[in-house]
Amino acid sequence: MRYPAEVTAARHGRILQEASRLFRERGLNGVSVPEIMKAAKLTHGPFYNHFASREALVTEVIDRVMGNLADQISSARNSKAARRQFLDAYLSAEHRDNPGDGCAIAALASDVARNPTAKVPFTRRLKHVLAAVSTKFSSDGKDDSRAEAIRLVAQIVGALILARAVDDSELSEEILEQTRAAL
Amino acid sequence: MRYPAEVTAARHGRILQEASRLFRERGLNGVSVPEIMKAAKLTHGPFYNHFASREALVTEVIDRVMGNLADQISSARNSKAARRQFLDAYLSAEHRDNPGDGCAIAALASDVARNPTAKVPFTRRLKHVLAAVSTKFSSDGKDDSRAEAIRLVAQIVGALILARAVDDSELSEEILEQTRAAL
DNA sequence: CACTAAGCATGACATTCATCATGCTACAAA
DNA sequence: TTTGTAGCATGATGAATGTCATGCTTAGTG
Repeated sequence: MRYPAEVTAARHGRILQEASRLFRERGLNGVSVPEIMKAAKLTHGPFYNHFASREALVTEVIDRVMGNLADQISSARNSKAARRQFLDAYLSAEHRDNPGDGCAIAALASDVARNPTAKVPFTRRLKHVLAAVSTKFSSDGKDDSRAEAIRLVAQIVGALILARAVDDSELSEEILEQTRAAL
Repeated sequence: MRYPAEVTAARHGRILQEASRLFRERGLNGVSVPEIMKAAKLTHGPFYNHFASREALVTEVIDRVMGNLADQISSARNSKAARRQFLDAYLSAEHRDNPGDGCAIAALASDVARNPTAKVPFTRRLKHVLAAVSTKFSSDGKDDSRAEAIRLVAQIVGALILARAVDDSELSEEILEQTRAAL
C-alpha cells in the first residue's frame, strides 16, 4: 500500500540511521542489506525504493556520518577546556566500547581504504573535519595549526583503533590513558 | 595422488603467504577460501587438509604476520638513524600503496577489532611489537619509553590508515609528511 | 616389498547474498 | 472524484560462500 510522505521519509531516515550504526559496528562488508532492513523494521524488498544500490547506501552513510562528525567539532567551543573534554571523551572506554555511535573515522577508515567509491565522500568530509579541528582544538591559533590537526587526528584515531583491537583490558586502557596523557 | 612432504610443506606455506597478502590487501572478510587457494595455485578442496576452518587460517595469519613485524623491529639497530629510517619507510607512499606486504597492524587492526578470535594472537603479538619499539626506537632508554612506544605506534598506524583512506594524493602525502616531520 | 593414508582434484551441499519482479493499496495530484 | 503511482510485502533469481564427500595416486612406513 502507499504511505504518507512523512512516514516514508521517516523510514528512509531509519534505514540510514541503522545502516550508520551497523556499518560502524561490523564494517562496510560486515552487514547485509536484509540485516539493515530488518534493523529498520522493514522487509528487504523496499530497499531499492530508497537506494539505487547497496553501494549508494554506503556512500550516503559515509557522507552523513562524517558530516555529523565535522559538525560536532565545528560547533565546539574554541577553548582549552573544550579540547580537553573532547579528547577525554574520544579516548574513553565508553567510546571504545560503542563504535556504533562513535567516530566514523576510527570505525570506517580501513574499510574506506579498500572501497574506491567510499573514498570520495570520506575525503571531502575529512577535509571539513581537519579544518574544524584546526580552528577549534589546536593549541592557540598558530600558523601550523593545520599540521597539528593532522597529527592530532592521526594520533587519536590510531589509539582508538588499537584499543579496540586488543583483548587485554589493561593494555587497552593503557593505550587510551597514555594517549590522553600525551595531548 | 600423494606428494613428498617437502612439496606439501611448501604448499602449506604458499597458502599462508598468499592469505597474508590478500587479507592485508582486502581485509579479513574481503577474501574467500577459493580465492586464497587459487592464489596459492591449488583448487579449493585441499584447504581443509591444511586448516581446520577459515577462522583457523585467519588466526594463524594474524599470528604469523604480527610475529614478522615484531621480529623485524627487534632485529633493527638501536640508534637514531635506524629509527629515522624505519619511520621514513613506514610513512612512505610506497608503504601506503602496498598494504599487501606492509604493516599488519595498519592493515588489519580494524578487522581484528570485530573478530574476537583474531584478537587473541593480535594482542599477544602487539605486546611484542610494543616491547621491541620501546627498546629500539624510543628516544634513549628513558623510563617512560613504553609510553612513548604506545604513542608512536598509535601515531604512525593512524597516519597510515588515514593516508590510505583518502582519495586526494596531495592530502594523503600531507598526512604522511606532517607525521614524518613530527617524529 | 606391501599397504596405509596423506593430500590432491572434482564436485556437491545448504546458505546467504544483492538485486529484480509482482501485485496490492491508499495517498496525492488532477 | 478519479486515477496514476509510490512504496510496501512476498518471493524468485543466479552467483558466491564455507564446508564436506569421494576417489585416486603415490610417498612413507614397517
